[in-house]
Amino acid sequence: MTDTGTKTPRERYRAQVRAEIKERAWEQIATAGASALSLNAIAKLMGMSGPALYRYFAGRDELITELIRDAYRSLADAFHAAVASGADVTGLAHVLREWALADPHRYLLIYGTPVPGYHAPDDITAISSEIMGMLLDACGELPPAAPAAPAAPAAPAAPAAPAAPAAPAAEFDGHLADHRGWAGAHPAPDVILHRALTFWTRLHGVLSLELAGHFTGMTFDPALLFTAELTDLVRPRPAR
Amino acid sequence: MTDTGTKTPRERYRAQVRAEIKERAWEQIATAGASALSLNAIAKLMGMSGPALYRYFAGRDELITELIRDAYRSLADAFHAAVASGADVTGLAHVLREWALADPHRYLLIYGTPVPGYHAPDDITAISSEIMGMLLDACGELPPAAPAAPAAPAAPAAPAAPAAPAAPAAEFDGHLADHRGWAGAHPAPDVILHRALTFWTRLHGVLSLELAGHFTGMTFDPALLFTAELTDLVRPRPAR
DNA sequence: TGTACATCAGTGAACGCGCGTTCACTGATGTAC
DNA sequence: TGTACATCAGTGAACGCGCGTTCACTGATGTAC
Repeated sequence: MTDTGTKTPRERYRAQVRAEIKERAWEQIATAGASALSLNAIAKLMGMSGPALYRYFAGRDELITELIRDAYRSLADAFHAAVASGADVTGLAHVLREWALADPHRYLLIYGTPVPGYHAPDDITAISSEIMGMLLDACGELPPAAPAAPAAPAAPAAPAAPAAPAAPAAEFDGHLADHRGWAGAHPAPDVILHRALTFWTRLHGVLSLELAGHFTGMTFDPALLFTAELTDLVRPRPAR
Repeated sequence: MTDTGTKTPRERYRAQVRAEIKERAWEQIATAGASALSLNAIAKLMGMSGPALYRYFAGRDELITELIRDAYRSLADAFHAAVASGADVTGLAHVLREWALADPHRYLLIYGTPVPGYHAPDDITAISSEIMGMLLDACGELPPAAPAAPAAPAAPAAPAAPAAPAAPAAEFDGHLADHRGWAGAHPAPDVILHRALTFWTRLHGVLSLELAGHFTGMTFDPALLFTAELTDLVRPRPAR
C-alpha cells in the first residue's frame, strides 16, 4: 500500500509512524472537530508518550498543515485519475461527491468553516488551483451554449420591454473578464469561468449542508438533489 | 434598545449582563472560533472572575445553545420583517446575504461545520422550520412554471429518444412527494419544495464559500456571483 | 564475524498555562414591617 | 423614616484535568572498520 520507494528500514519506519499519526489525527477530527486536535491525545491512542511525536512533526500546526495538504492532494489525485480515464464534468462531480462522502470531515476541513487563525502555505494554494484547473478544462468541453450563440432565440419579438431578468449572468461574465487571475493562464472564455464557479458553489451548497447534517430529519435523499443540481449545471444553456 | 418590558431593576441588570456576556462570546467566536469559546476568558474580558458567569448561564453548553438560538431567532426575525414589508424571494435572498455579511461567524455557527458533539434542542429546530416556512411561502408566489403546465412544450415530437437530460429534476420532485415531512403541513406543490431547497443550497453555496474566505485571492466580487445565482433561481422555469 | 561508535526513537519529568466547575464566603441591593 | 431581614451578584481558593512544548536521558538499531 504505502509505496515508500527505496528507503532504509529506518526511513520506512518513520513513514509508517507518520502515517499512523495522521490516521489517528483524522479519527480525532471526526469525533471532536479540527480545533480539538491534540498531539498528546494522539500519542496516547498510539501507546506512546506525548513528546515522542515531536520526532515526526515540529508541532501541532505542522500536523494540521500536513492534513490539509493531504486532503487537497487526495482530491486533486482523484480528479486527475478521473480526467485520465476520460471523465467529463459530470464524472468530476460524482468523484467529488464520493470523495466527500468517503470522509466528510476531510471535505469540511478544507471547504468548511476555516480553522481559526490558520493560513495555508503557498504550495497548498497551488494544489487548490490545480483542482480548479481541471474543473475549468472539463467545463470548457461542455456542449457550447446552444448553436445560436448571441442571436435571440427567435422569440415573439419585443426586444427589451421587461428585459432585465437574464442580465445579471451576462453582467457577471463581463465582470469576470476583468478578474480572471485566479484561473491562471487558462484560456477558457469568461462564460466557462462562470460555469466552473457555479459548478463549485452549487455542488458545495448541497454537499456541505448534507455533510454538516443540515438535511438530517428532512428525509429526502441528498444524492437525488445533488444529481438534479448537476443535471441543471450541464444542460446546454438556453440562449441568454 | 434592549426592551426589557416591565422589570425590576435587578431583572434589568441581569438581562444587561447576560447580553454583555453574549456580546463578548460573539467577539471570541469571531477571533478564535466557536470551539474555543471559554467562560473564563469572557469573564476576564468583562473584568469579572470566572465563576461569576455561573449566575447567568448554567455552563458553557447553555451559553452556546443560547447563541445558536439567538442566531436563528435573529434570521427568522429579519425574514419576518422582510415578508411583512412585502418582500418576495429576491428580497429574502438579499436579507439573507446582508444578515450573513453583518456577522459572518453567526452565519457559520448555524449553517457551517457543526460544533462537534452539539445537538440542537427542539425549540431551535422549530425556528429553523419557521425560516423554511417563509421561504416556501415566497417560493410559492413565484411566477408559475411557464403557462403550459404539464403539457409538453410542443417540441418536434419524438417522445423518448435521448430523453434523459432534464429528467432528474422531475425525478427529484417525485421523490419529494414522498418526503415532504420537513415542510410541515405547508401546502406547496413538490416543485415549490424543490425550488425552496435549491434556493437554500445555491445561496448557501456562494455565501459559505465567501464567508469562509475561499474566494480570497480570486478578485471577483462575490455579490455579483450571488446576484447571478439569484436571478437564475427566480427566472421562470423553461418547460421541462 | 566482531567490536566501537554514531544515530535516533522514545521516555519521564517538568514548565506554565487555561479550562470548566464547586464551594463557602462577603458585601451590596432590595423588601417588609 | 428606620431598622431587620432576605435576596443575590460577585469573589477567591480549590478540584482535577489536558494542553503544547523543552529537556536530559536511556536503550535499541544501524554503520564503519
